Amino acid sequence: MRGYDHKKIEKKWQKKWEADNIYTTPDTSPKKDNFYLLTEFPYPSGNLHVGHWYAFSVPDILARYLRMRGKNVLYPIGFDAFGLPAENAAIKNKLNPRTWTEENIAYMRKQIRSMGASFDWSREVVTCDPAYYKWTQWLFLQLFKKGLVYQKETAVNWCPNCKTVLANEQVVDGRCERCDTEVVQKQMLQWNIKITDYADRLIDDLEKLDWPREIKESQKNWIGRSEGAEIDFPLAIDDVKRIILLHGKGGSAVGAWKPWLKMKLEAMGYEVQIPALPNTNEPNDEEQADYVQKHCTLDEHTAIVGHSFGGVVALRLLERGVKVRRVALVATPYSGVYLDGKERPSVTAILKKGFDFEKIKKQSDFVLLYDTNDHVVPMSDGEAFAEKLGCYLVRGKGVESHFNGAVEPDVFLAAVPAIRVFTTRPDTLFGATYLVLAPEHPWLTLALQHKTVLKNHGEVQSYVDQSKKKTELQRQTGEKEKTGVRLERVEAVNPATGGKIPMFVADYVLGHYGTGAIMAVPAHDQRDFEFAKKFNLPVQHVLATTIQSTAGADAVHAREPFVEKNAVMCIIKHWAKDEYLCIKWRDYDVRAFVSGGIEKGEDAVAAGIREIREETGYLNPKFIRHVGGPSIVEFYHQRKKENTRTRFEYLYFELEDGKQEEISTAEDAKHEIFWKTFAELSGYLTIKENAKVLGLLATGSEGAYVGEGILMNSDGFDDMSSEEARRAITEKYGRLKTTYKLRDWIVSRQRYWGVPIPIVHCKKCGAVSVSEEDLPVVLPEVDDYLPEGTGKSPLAKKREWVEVKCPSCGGVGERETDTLDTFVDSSWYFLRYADPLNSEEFASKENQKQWMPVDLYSGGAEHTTMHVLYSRFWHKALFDLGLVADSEPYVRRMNRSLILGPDGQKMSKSRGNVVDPDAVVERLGADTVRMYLAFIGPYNEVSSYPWNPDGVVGVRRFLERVFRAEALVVEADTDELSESLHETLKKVGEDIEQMKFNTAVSALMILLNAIEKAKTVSTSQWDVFLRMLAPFAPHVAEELWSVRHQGTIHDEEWPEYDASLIARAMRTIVIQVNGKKRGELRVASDAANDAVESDARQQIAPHLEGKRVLKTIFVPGRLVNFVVV
RNA sequence: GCCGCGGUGGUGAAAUCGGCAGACACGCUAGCUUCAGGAGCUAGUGCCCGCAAGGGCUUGGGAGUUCAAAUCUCCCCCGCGGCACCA
Repeated sequence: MRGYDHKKIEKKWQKKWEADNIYTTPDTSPKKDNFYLLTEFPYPSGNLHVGHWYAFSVPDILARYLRMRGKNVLYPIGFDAFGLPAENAAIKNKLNPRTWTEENIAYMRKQIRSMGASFDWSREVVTCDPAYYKWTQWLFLQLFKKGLVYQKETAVNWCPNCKTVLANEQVVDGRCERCDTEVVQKQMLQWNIKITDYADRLIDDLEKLDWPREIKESQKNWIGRSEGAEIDFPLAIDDVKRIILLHGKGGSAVGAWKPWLKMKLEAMGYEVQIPALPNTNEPNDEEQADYVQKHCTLDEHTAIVGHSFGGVVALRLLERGVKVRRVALVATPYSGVYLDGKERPSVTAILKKGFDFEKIKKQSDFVLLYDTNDHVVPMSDGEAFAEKLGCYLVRGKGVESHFNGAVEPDVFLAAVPAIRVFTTRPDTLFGATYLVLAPEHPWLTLALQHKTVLKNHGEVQSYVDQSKKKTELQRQTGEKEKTGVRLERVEAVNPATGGKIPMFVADYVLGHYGTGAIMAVPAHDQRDFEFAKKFNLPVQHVLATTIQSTAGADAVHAREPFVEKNAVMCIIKHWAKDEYLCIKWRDYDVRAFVSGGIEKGEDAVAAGIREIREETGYLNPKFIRHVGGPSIVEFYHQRKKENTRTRFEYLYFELEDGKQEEISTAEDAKHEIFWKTFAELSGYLTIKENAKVLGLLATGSEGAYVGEGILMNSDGFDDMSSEEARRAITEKYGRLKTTYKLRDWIVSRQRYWGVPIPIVHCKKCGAVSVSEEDLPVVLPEVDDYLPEGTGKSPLAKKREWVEVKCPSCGGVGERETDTLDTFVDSSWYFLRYADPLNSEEFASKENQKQWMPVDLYSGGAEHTTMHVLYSRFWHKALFDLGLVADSEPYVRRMNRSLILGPDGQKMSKSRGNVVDPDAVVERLGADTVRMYLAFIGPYNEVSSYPWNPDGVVGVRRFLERVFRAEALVVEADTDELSESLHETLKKVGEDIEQMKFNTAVSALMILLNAIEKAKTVSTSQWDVFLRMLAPFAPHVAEELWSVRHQGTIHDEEWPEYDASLIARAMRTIVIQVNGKKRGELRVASDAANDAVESDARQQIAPHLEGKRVLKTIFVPGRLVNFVVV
């Protein structure tokens, strides 16, 4: 095209803008408000793709617009330069990762500049620059000092191919996000950051943010907070018949708990023996043991509970060769074992007694240690003791409870150890008919160490072994079919019903969530239901559904009593057609199934048949099956004028034939009958409950009812709502507990190309932070970038770097050789943009104040639960440290859409549908590409748009027409176009602010069409047009601006629209008759209704002929509608 | 399964405080033009009936509210994204 040589003008203006530094952003600008527009900085992969153009050039429209609007806009750019690809390339091509990265950055800088985006390059941030990562290390150390960083031996995701640890987020369907290798679990010592400490705030603070719902929901979902209860289910081992209680010295707590415990245990069917041990302050365990052996029955049906010193006695008994089923030691590490009258009660003291623990272990199925807390002795003492004994450790509420005389359930637990479950549905506790443990559950692990605990030890052991072998992948994608093994000889006691229930191990229960054990309520949990069906376990319903009907029948009348009823609801299929019967009440416009009350002593099916005959006259309905129920429906009965609470059973009938008797006139007057297909029916019914039944019929099975309801079969809790019952049952049988799916953030990477973790390990002082004046810990050059494969990074091979003095004691130390996850680098980069050259601080308070928080952050949806969540957490941690002023980093966040290949598929080299932006820019110019991407669809919604090669050409044509329109510019004043010009001005401004760039471009196109049609445009109007075009096509606008102006268009102000001009524009009014368009009318916007009506009547006279106009509806400036009969 | 978002011509889409459905652009059809290009101009282009005037239908399906529904309500279906045996 003659006028428009994109190559020439783009190069020309880019050079000029750069030379003039027009995009260098000062921290403050007189009389201008600051605006911080952020887009995610790119990874220097080496080549810019269309996605980058979409990410950078489209928000640039907003940046430029806001500048014209008088804002001081920061629109920065940088590179997220650490990470695996550089290292992989280094290994593959024997390059230095730094060289590889820097070359890529240099190339991509050029490419980004070709966009003509208004980035302020003077603030560029590169994360692999020591001047940047010095502060990454410094910030990490601040978190370390605050206690938010810890090292832990964790089962982590290990990729055997990359030979590194992956974050949970980097595992996709059990495979490595990068190389698709199956991920395995491996125990490793890892650096973790306590993001879970912030779980509540990360959810709760979302409320304050005006973000798209979808982003908030994803984050909430990811954090996965559930509020529920922990409930203890006591264990019963069926051949324990007798429990012997041994109290401590001086009687200790025994006076308080003995009678209560005896009563409780006897109620459960145990025989209880309490030997009257000599009560002395200086007991002798040998003497006491003699006494017990003499007075008590000690055999394989006996369990011993030893409290405090009583526990020592129990141990002594075992050592003597006494064989019993089970022993529980209550608070025994704290027992009054005073060797010399002075020593604190402790494990050490017990150990000095010289027990033969190996022998003790063999004398009993297992020993349970009931530990309390560390008010008296450190918790670790209890742990050490448990380890020595191979004990199952039960954690209790506090040692003081044993001395305060209160009746404590904890003591009871010690006698009869319990499995603690987590549930979000304590309201269904009475329906818990069995218990399931995860294969990793610690109690099970202990039980398996003693071959005699479980009758089917071998079977259980092999199931546990098998599920351990299953990788994460198999557990996630493999068979969802429930498997499991019953734990024979042990049972649990449902604390609510007191009934004994079976226990299972099954891998549908996860070891790492909740307590690793669940109460199974098959009636009200689908998974439990499936398991129960398979293992033929009882299903106990404890909830009736409740629906408060609103449609047709009125909502219940408040404060009026309910009339209780039993009823059936009948779905009736036609004898020949695939249609279902529906009756419509004549008076109330209620469309429903046949339903009616069950009379006293009547069978539900009989009642159904009777009702069908009465209401429809059909003689031969055949009962097919029960579809659902019971379900309690509350509604206001229109005819009877009373609140009704009805318990419905749902029955499905098929008519055998069409034989029908005359129905009574009374019935006929009430309703009429319709036959509808299944599909029609769902929309046709007016009562919710009917539609629900239809759903049940369609799915064919009831399954578990997982909704809320009214309790039944739950003793004192009957008739409570689920919500009430949750509170009441939790209070009585458990305690409130909140759990999260979110796990702590593992930040160690066993890789070279990352920020070295600034920690030194010292034999004496442990993990010590590098002192601040020694930062940065510079990433050293190494010869070989291959990870060792042992789990250590290549840095470990560099001994002279690793060996260093301990910053604390000066002794021999070793540097940490892991590097940080790159998500740490990107958790604060936006702060650095505010003050990129500061060598004293990561960013000065003053500069932060100018720019933070970020006004608008645009990025990819894939970062919602990763980068965005991590950086929110990081910012909160810095906020708590007083390092930043806001608790949230981003005022607004928006996710960008995806640009697909021309075939509508995701662009990929293997599909061969990759669009190379450089080539398109070469052919059609940067302005065309920018504007096309703006035009492709709304930027403020997440979607995906295929790149249409013809569509780009269309935009190019538009720009060429803009160039040609220059010839239409005349000096003379004309206002022919002014109304549409100002309408466009208004629309374009508003659309840009809402990021609806597509309709803004469309408005510009419409205006250009009008200019071409007018054949002439005044200079002032043309100037306005060019200024509107400037944010979209900066080079073209600048070129055409320079025809008549000095100075850059990008320093111009955005023109204000004239509202009065828009108001005076003519309007088209639509004329409707009964809502159908019959004509239209051009009127001035201030035309009177009367005038409009008479004109309109005239125009559509034929449509009104012989009709009577009931009503005329005016919508000013839009339409007039005649309602006629 | 749960949560979220969405479903409008041949295509990208527009219109959502209820008020002309399909703006703008691509593509397609016909004609014109041409310094032969991935060019320009003019007209047409949701579907059906009709030579036309005109009429009917149409926003995933069904039902409802309303003078009026893509837009609001209810039920169902489909697509995309996230989570996923999370108790």
